[in-house]
Amino acid sequence: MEHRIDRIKKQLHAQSYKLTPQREATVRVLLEHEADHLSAEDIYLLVKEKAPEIGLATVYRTLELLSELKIVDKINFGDGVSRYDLRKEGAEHFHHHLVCIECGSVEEIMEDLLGDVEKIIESQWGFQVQDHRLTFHGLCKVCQTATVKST
Amino acid sequence: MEHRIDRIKKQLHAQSYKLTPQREATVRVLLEHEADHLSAEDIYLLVKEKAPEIGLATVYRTLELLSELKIVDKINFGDGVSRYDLRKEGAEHFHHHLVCIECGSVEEIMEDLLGDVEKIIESQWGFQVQDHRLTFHGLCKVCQTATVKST
DNA sequence: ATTACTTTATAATAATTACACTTTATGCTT
DNA sequence: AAGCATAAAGTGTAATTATTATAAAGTAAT
Repeated sequence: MEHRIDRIKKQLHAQSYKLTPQREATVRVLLEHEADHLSAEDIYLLVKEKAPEIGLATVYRTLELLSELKIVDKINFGDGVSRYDLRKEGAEHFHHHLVCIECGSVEEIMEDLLGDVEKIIESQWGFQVQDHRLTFHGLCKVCQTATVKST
Repeated sequence: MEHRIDRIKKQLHAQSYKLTPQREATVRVLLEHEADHLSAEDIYLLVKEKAPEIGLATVYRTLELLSELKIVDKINFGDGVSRYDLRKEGAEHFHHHLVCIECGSVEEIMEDLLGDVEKIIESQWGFQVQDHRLTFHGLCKVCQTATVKST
C-alpha cells in the first residue's frame, strides 16, 4: 500500500504537483476500494470519514487531476454518474468491464483482449489508438441461473 | 427515408406504441443526421425547427423510448452529455467509435470486430453478452499529420 | 363519452463546475 | 533561521447544466 502511494507521489512530482494530505486521503480511499467503481460522491463520503474537513470540490479536482495523469480512469456506465477506477500498476491500457443488466454488478477484466482489433483499426482506418473503453452488457453468471430458475 | 420511417413505425406498433407527430419529427431528425452524434439538446433544437411546439421533455422521452426499443443507441463519450445514435438497419450489435482526442471528431465502425472477444468472454468468464460498447481514443488521420508538421 | 396515452410547460433534482476567499507551502532576502 | 512575498491548493457555497418528475391539457381510439 505505502509503496503504491509512493509511486503515485512520484508520478505527481514528475509533473510538479504535490501529494497534499487531501489528495493522499483520496488516493488511499481509491486504493482501499480498488474492486469497486465508486462515484465522486461515494469517494467524497469515504474520504470524509478519515478527513472530515475535506471539501467536495477538492475531491472532484483531485479526481480530475489523477484522471489527467492517467492514474485513475473515469468511466461512465450510462447511469448519469461518473465513476473512478485506479489503473493497475504498469497497465498502460484501460481495463474492460462486464456490466450485468440484471443486478448491476461490475466485473473487471485485466487481460487486454483488443491487441488484434487495435492493429486492424490502425492499419485499416489509419487511426492511431491511444486508449480504449470496452464494456460488455449482459447477464452475469448468477443472474443467468436465476433467470432460468424463474422461468 | 420513408421506408425507414415505416419500419420504425412498425417496430413501435409491435410494442403497442404509436408514432406520434412529435416522435416522427424526432426520428426524422435522427435520420437526417445519421453521421453525427447529437446530444438531446441538439436534437431538440433541430426538431424545433420543423415542429416549434415540441417540448424538450418529449424529446427526452422519445429518445428514451427509442433507446429501449434498441432503435437508437445512447452513448457517452465522457463529456457530460448523452448522445444518441440510430442503429443501422438490421444491425444487432452496437457499432464502434473512434474518437479523436485532438479535434474531437467521431468516426463510426460498422464491422463487428468483437466476435472472437465475445466468445472468450462467454467461455472464460461465463458472462452472457448481450451488447457492447467499444470506443477507441486516439489521433485521427488528419491530426496525425498535423501533429507531425507542427513538431 | 370514457379511457388510456401523449404532450406541454414548468418545477425539481442531481451531478459537476465556477467563484471568492482563506490556508498552506515554498523560496528569497536579510 | 526569521520574516515576508508569491504561488498553489483547499473550503464552502453559489451557479450551471443535464435530466427527470409533475400537473394540467390535448389526442385518439374503443
